[in-house]
This record gives sequence, structure tokens and C-alpha cells, in this order.
Amino acid sequence: MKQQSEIISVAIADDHPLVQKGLQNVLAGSAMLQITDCYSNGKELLAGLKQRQPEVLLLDIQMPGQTGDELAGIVGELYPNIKIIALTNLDNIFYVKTMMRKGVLGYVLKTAREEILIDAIMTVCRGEKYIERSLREKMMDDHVASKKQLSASPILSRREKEILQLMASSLTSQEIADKLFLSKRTVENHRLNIMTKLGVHNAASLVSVAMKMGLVE
Amino acid sequence: MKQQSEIISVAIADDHPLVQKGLQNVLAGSAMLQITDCYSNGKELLAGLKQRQPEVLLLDIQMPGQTGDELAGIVGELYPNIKIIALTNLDNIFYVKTMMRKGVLGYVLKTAREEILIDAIMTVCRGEKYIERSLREKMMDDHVASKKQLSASPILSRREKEILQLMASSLTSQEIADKLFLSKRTVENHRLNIMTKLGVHNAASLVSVAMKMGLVE
DNA sequence: GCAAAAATGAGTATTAATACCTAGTATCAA
DNA sequence: TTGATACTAGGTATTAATACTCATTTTTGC
Repeated sequence: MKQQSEIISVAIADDHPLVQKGLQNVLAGSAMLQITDCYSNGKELLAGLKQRQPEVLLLDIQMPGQTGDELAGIVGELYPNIKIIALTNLDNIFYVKTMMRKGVLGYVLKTAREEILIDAIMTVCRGEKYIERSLREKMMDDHVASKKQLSASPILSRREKEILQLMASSLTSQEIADKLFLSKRTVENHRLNIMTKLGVHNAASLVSVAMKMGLVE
Repeated sequence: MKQQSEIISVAIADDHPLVQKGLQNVLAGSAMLQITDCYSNGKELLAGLKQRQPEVLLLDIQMPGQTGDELAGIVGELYPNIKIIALTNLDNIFYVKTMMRKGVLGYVLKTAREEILIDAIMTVCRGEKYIERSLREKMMDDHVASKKQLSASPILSRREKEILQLMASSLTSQEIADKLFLSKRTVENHRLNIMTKLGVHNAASLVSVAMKMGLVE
């Protein structure tokens, strides 16, 4: 385990230059931290990690190309020693759970104040989990509310994600079926399964929830 | 008209501390610019503008409380001399058009590099419009493609926005009707009107487009 | 005050979606 | 090899949504 007194190397992966600048600014304020690399997309990140691995990775969830949970999964698998902190706008407990399952240690919102961020980095560096307070509380509420384990598995399969994406882009079940060479009934079944998993009862709220969770677009 | 040699005062309205920091960092690099105020939401912004008006306002579109187009409309009406630059993630031409109609002079994406941002500020200060290149090109394409003026009016009325919001949060037409003390048929009519305005044909894509445009949540 | 736009409501028809079911095949991990 | 999941597809029934048209009243802007 790392000593507290040593300098912690941090890498940033975020496609917004402004957020990158902001992070540099905030982290520069702490003598304990050193930013070693900045990446703007998943491809750059994976290429860069081959060369050099930081102790902590601040990972934006919504970057062009790979989705957040995919990228976190890949990084976590290739470099299990890197402590990943998900940095995102998505304040949704389903999404937190998904990311945690992928091995992410910290979850911080982009609306967070700077002390929060530094605290999160220090915490995950000790190997502990860090979830922002508001989200922790929401998760508690959810846990209490769901006696019947409703919120068990919000993870969608590959096919389900594919169909969800097509739903959001205007296609009807029939059209999706034609496109994917499936029966309309198959698509309808997938559709209903997705809705059950996300706990909604119509297409409008399905897309709404999915977008908030970062599952589409 | 302002002289080029004078210092330009800039205010920032953005609910993300990280983006605020990033903007400060970027703008500090230019001797021509001075940041006079930072606001985190629409309420703060309106209160602050009563005290002091900057020449240029960098306005985030998605802040808690008011929606972006509302806020731009209010500021533009109360302080017509302030040059507003919309700063946002929404790279959608419908939205650009809506904002322009509200009197916004510049439209810059958060993914923009810093030179772009400074260039935009300088440009709107001269009273000229500044729209980021990628969006300008999209608008051209759209203009060429739409012979029949399809993209005429994507503006929704207050009632329509209200109903859209409720649609995104799981309610059926009947439920919305009950909630707002309306006939189911009225809600259905609004619903269809909204879809016509946004150019979609079902609820799923409606919510998808509306969220991308920042019209809901 | 007048014209325009928004909000309300309905008629009628067709299509799509939702809510249950069962069930075979394939794939993958323990 | 044996469950567990995912993927596929169909049966049946009900409900909701979509696509048109039209009409009345209320707000709003000038």
C-alpha cells in the first residue's frame, strides 16, 4: 500500500478541454497530487496506459466512442491496480451500481466542489470506496424502499442495448425487426424486458431513463 | 462601440465548479479579458446582473432551475447590451436556432478548444455573431436539405413543454390529462403537435430529441 | 381592439405498444 | 454436464398512441 506522504500520480480522461483545465487547476492546488497524463477519448486513454499507468484515473463517463461502463471494464481488467474514479453528470444510482460492478472505486459528480474531488482521490488511494454523499443517501433510500429486490439488475444485454438505441432513434418495433432480421415479436419481447429491467412502463420514459443513465447516445 | 484595446469584462454562469475553474484558467491567459463574476444558477445570475453587468456573458444552457432558452430570453430582455454566448454540450442545430431567436450572439460547444472560446468572445464584442464551425456547417447542410421549410419552428409553447416533461417522466396521455385537469384528447393533440414541431413520429424519439435539445430535465 | 397564436376538445380510423404466457435453441461458466 | 442467461418467436388480449380533420374559447402581442 502506498504511503500517504508520497506523491500520487493522476491521469485524466475527459473529452472537454474546459473540464480538463478545471481539473488541472483544482488538482494543482494540492501538493500531494501530480497530473501525469490527459486523454480526450477512450482510444487515447488505452494507448497511453500501455506506456504508463497512474495510480488514480479520473474517468469521464460520457466520451465519444466507447460507453463509460465498457471503458471502465476494459481498464479495470487490463490494469487492476489503477484506482478508477468515475467523474460524471449522471446522478443516477442505477448507473453507480453498474460502474461499481465494473470495479470503479469512486463516483464523483461534475457538480462537486474541489475539496470533494481531492478527498475522493485520497480515499480511493487507500483502497477504499468513495461515493459522493448525495448518491450514497439515494442508494440507502433505494435499498430501504425495495423490499422485493426490484432494483436488482439494471444491466442490459448487448442485444437490448442495440434495440434501445434504435428505439431512441425513431424506429418502431417493426422497423427494428426489419433492420436486424428478427421477428417483430422478438423485438417486442426485448423491448418489454428492457422496460422491466429499468422499471418503466412506456417507451417515452424508457428513453428518458436510459439517457439519464448514459445507456444511449 | 467598444474599443478593441480596452479590457473586456466577462461573467460566467455555469453550475459546474470544474467548468468554472476551467474557464477562469483559459480566460486568464488573455490579457484582454477580465472575469468579473461567476454564477452557479439562474437565480444567482439574475440577482448579480442587477448589481453589475458584464460586456459578455458565458451562459451554460443546462443549469438547475430555468431552462437555457428561458434564461437567455430574460437576460436578453432585461439587459440588451450584454452579449450572450451560449456554452453547452448540445450540438443540435434546432437548439442553436432557438437560442439565436432569443438574442444569443454566440454559440460555442464545451468541447471547444480555448482559442475558439477567446475568438468567440472577441467576435461577439464587436457585435458580430459567432457560431462554432461544425454547427455552422450543419446548419448549411440542413438549409440545403430542407426545401420545404421543415425545420421552421421548433419552439414549444409553455403547455407543450409541460406535457413533454410529463411524458418523459412515465405518464400516459390519460394520466397527464388527470393531473392537469384536461381532456385526454387535448393532451393527445398537444402530443401530436409537439411531435410535428420536432419532426418525429413516436414518443420514444420525441423524448430522445427533446433531451438532446435540452427541452426536458 | 384586433389579429394571431395557443389551448382546449372531439370524431373517426388505423396502427403500435403493452402485458401476460409458453417454449425451443444457443452459449457460457461453474 | 448442468444450470443460468440470452436470444429467438409465437398466442392472445387489451390499451395506448398516432394520423388526420375540425371547432370553440382564451391568451397574447401589437
